[in-house]
Amino acid sequence: MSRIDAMTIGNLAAATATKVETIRWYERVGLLPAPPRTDGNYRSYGDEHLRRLSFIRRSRDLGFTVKKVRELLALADQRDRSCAEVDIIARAHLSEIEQKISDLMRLSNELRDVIDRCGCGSIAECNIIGALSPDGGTTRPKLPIAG
Amino acid sequence: MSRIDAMTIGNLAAATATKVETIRWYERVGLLPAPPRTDGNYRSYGDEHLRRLSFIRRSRDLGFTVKKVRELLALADQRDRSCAEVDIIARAHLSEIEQKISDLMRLSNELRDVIDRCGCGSIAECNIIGALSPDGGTTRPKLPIAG
DNA sequence: TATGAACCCTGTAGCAACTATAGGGTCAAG
DNA sequence: CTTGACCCTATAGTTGCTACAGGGTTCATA
Repeated sequence: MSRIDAMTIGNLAAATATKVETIRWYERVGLLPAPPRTDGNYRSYGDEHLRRLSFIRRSRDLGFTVKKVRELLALADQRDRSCAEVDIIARAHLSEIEQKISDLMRLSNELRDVIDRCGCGSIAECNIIGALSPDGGTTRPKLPIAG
Repeated sequence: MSRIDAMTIGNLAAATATKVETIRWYERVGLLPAPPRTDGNYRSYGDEHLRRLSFIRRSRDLGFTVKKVRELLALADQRDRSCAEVDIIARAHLSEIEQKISDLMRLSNELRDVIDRCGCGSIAECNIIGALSPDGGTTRPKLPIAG
């Protein structure tokens, strides 16, 4: 099996669609272990790093927080353990996302209502501004919102 | 018309379901104008502030960024102007929200797939971990993700 | 051999939109 | 006159990066 060891940080970045600065940041916060250095003090990455960074990126793309990724990584390294905990983390994350979706749906419906009522006259009679104002737009302000 | 002037920051906070620190922060960043002070150097708010803060909160609740709220406030104060710009900002925001919803839907579908494949055995054979790994879970890693 | 471009290094500051402390001052009730 | 609830400023922390500034390294080319 070919080992493509000794990647520079730029190579690793290209291989994982990650910015160089992000990789260095992952190292600083302890997500990605510090690799050995070359004589010129360049980071030198191997396959393990590539695998681990890919895992991190995929998890992040799925919306896991860095904190959760840390937990997942810790679990992933304990190969004999039951994956029930992984399942719990993933399900919790899924329900967070579903919650966020329903929040955004409620929000977009409300905003659509607001927009639909806009007759696009002057600001003074604008229903969007009215809907944002304290009384919810049932009456229109006689004065500017603040002086 | 009764004027309920001379609210303390705490009163204003209670009246708008906002934290005191948040109100001070809005002032610092120029969203809410600095009110007069009492002899004891307490902020003293009037109806105008209440109205403006309510507008801010409602806009924020609808997901507008602080930057957009600033724009909306600037427009709202120019009462003779056409509200076409308001309409544009609101519609742009709506489509951002709709985009976010569809991103999250794609994401939750993907995550659900990952979870559904989990047989919940050991980590070594966990399909969630597998799905997060570089190869997408078609083969399972022979080594820990990082040493 | 020199030089230029393209890469790498550290350290720090910035983004959104607050939130949370520390270390004090003010005010009304008892 | 003390207690407790409130207010003040200033500063640091949160999340997950991103963007400098001010250097050093490497490699190809002239």
